Amino acid sequence: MIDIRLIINDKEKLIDSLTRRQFKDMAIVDQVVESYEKKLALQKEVEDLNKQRNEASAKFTSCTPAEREEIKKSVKLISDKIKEKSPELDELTATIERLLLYIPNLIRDDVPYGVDDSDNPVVKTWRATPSFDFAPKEHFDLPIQGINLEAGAKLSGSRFVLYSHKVARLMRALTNLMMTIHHKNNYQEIVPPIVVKRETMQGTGQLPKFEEEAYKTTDDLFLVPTSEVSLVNIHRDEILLEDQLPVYYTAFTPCFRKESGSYGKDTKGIIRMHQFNKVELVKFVKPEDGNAELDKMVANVEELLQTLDLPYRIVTQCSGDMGFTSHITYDLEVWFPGQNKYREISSVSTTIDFQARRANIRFRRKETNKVEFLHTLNGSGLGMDRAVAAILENYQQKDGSVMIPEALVPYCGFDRIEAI
RNA sequence: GGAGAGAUGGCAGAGUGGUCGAUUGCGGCGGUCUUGAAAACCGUUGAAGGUCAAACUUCCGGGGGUUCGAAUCCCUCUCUCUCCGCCA
Repeated sequence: MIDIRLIINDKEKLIDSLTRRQFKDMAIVDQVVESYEKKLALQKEVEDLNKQRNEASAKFTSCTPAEREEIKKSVKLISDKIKEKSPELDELTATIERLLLYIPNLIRDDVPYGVDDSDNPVVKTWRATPSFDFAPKEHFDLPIQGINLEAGAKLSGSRFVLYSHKVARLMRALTNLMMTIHHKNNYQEIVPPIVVKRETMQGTGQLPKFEEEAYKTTDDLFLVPTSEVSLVNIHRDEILLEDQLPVYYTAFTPCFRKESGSYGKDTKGIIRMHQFNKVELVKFVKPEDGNAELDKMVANVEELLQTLDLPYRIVTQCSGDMGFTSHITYDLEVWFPGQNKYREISSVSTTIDFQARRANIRFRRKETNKVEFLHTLNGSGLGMDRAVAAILENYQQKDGSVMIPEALVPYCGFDRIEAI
């Protein structure tokens, strides 16, 4: 969440950021400011009463029985007044808290202006898009075994898939390769819970605003939409030592999303599903290291795509395309020859202190011995189903078979998937 | 699922109605000593709100209650641990 004092002190900056984001509910800003001012006044009143009560009580032991009776009476009166005012104060505090949870992060000054993803500027392209001497197919049209969308639908409904044959083994091999590279790059491997508490979802910003996007169990637990949720919350309510930073985590987990806003979009294939597999990267860093660490994370993801020799480009998400918690986001998009377009396969962001505030994650600065909020970054490395689809489309042969990227062959134990 | 124990500052761990925001140890920071380091010794060190700064207020897992006064007593919730049962 945003620092309330930043809103009070520099409302214009927030409004500008929200405007660029195409944020609609602008009234919320004034509501917060108004509630905050009311709260400060009321808080002062209650604090004064508390002070009076404390002072009177402090005299209690050192006075005569008669005086004690007086104190009892007068303090009782003060306590009653406090009890009268407290509910309103609690309510204001809760209101402010609630409103703040609905305000998205500030965006970095250099985020390009735009309305939707068609406005995202390209910042880098790696490898020219390849030419085929035949018409490349989309991954779900390839004559290979292993992507069983019918079985997925039978078991679970639309937007679910069951992998089998060499595709299932490809998924396992690819995961292994990704994790091996991340390990080399100093990310700690984590196997986290993927069913989490409400507080956990709130800590990373999925709740309360996006509750309808999440799968929920009957006992108020949620299936994570990304393991970023699990990883970032590892340090919820903790104070880390400066020497511990930076902390790098990676995890491979299934992810669950209702995709309620995407009816009719990507209905074919394995691009957009309710359950998908993802390797996630998360970093906890000092504020001053944030930008450099973000660049490093982008480079870490590029290494994956270069290892797989997949043509890709990097775009900056424009202001209107950005996610709720993001300060700036780079999307890595891989070329899909069958679809004849680039598609997002990884998204790398910094939330600066936005998640750290929500989840109360701080560190103690050595020099001053003071605590402050740290910065959290996250990125996919990679969306595994999309990575499989990208490999299938890019490495398809004229006869419909698929070659395996060279770096992946030792992990797979085979070098091609035959056409049937 | 049954029975019991517990939750206190970065960590460990005292504290059972008033001088306790909290003894002490470790860790951190500063210093003395040292060619440098270690050891030893001295000092310092919780968080949030509030203020120009202070004063001040709040916080001993969360919520509620008793009391003039609660870390301490009562209720409740959550979580952790031990034993039993069940089990991949």
